[in-house]
Amino acid sequence: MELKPISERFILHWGEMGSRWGVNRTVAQIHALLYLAGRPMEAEEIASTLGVARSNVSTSIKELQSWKLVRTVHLKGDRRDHFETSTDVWELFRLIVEGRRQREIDPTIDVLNGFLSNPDLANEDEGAQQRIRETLEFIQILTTWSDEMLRLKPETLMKMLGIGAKLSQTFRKGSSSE
Amino acid sequence: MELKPISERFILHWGEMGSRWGVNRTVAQIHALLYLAGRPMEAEEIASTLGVARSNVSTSIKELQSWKLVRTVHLKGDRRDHFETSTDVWELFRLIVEGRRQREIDPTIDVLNGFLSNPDLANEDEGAQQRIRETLEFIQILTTWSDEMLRLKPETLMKMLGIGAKLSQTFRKGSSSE
DNA sequence: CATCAATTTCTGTACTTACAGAAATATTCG
DNA sequence: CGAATATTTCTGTAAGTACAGAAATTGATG
Repeated sequence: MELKPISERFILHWGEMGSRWGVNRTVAQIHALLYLAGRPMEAEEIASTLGVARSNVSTSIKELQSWKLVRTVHLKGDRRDHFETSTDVWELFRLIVEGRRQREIDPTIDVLNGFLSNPDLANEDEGAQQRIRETLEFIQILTTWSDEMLRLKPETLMKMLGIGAKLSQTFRKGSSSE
Repeated sequence: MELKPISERFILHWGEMGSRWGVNRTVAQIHALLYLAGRPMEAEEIASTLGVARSNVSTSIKELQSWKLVRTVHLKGDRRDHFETSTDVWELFRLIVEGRRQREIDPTIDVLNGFLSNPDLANEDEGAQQRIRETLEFIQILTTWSDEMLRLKPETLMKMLGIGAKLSQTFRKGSSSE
């Protein structure tokens, strides 16, 4: 597939953003490509469109699947795997937040909980103890709240957040549960 | 300074987290150290405590200052710079979100706006156009809302978010404006 | 204003991560 | 079940990033 200029720039920018947030550039690019394409694509087409090796696509797709951002579909009369992503921004956002949470936040909470139930904690400076406790509590509050928010339909959420109705119509497509 | 075991593990974990979010490991470690220490430290002490080169501390501190996470203070009768960070989790969170916003979100909004005011956009597939518009709108809604939230005092925010009062007391120290 | 301490910038090296291409494996179809 | 095609895993190289140590600069003090 030959990319049109704006799509190409969108995809490149997305790759840049990915890098800055700890996401492999190619992974981010592939996701952006599938997002803009809005249709299932097979590995070879992805590779040639982005100018990367097919093996790289394979690895990156696996990564995207582990985030549940991409699913495999099959087209009648074609034995190759085709890959697609949701075109719903809100759903994508939700999946990314959930992925980050599982990979980084939850383990961090475990580590901090470990510290608090460790008798050695008493040896630390009073202030440090206090701050470790506060850090844990902060993270827990934030994740609890974000869990609740992500469970809502976007329209409901928009209302809750007190954002004007004119904007919320963007999300008319709806997605997610509840 | 000799780190006590739990502080050390906290700092190392923070460094790991930093890496995963696109923040230099040493930068994250230094910040964690200053956070737990809760007092100003000078470059040499930071370097020896963390086992990194002094030059590395210099660069990292500059980075942290550009995020407004660390400020320089001077102690009477000591010509060396000393560095400290806030011990208020909420304030730190606010500064990090604001930094990310300025560095990554705002430029992305500019790029997307550029696409929308570019006549070439008409050449793109209808669906792609639509999705570019939706992406921009989504990001704008999110940042508008986060701006509003971050301007609130933590207690007010907690109430808004409907989180029980028992938790919000963690943030009694207060910070930020409004 | 010369000396000394502190700090920053520069430079080469080490480490890490990304990735292409090759090889191996799996899958589909006749 | 064998051939053809698709996919994944492996491996070496390349690119990028982090960092120590050296050199240069800044700035304070007598």
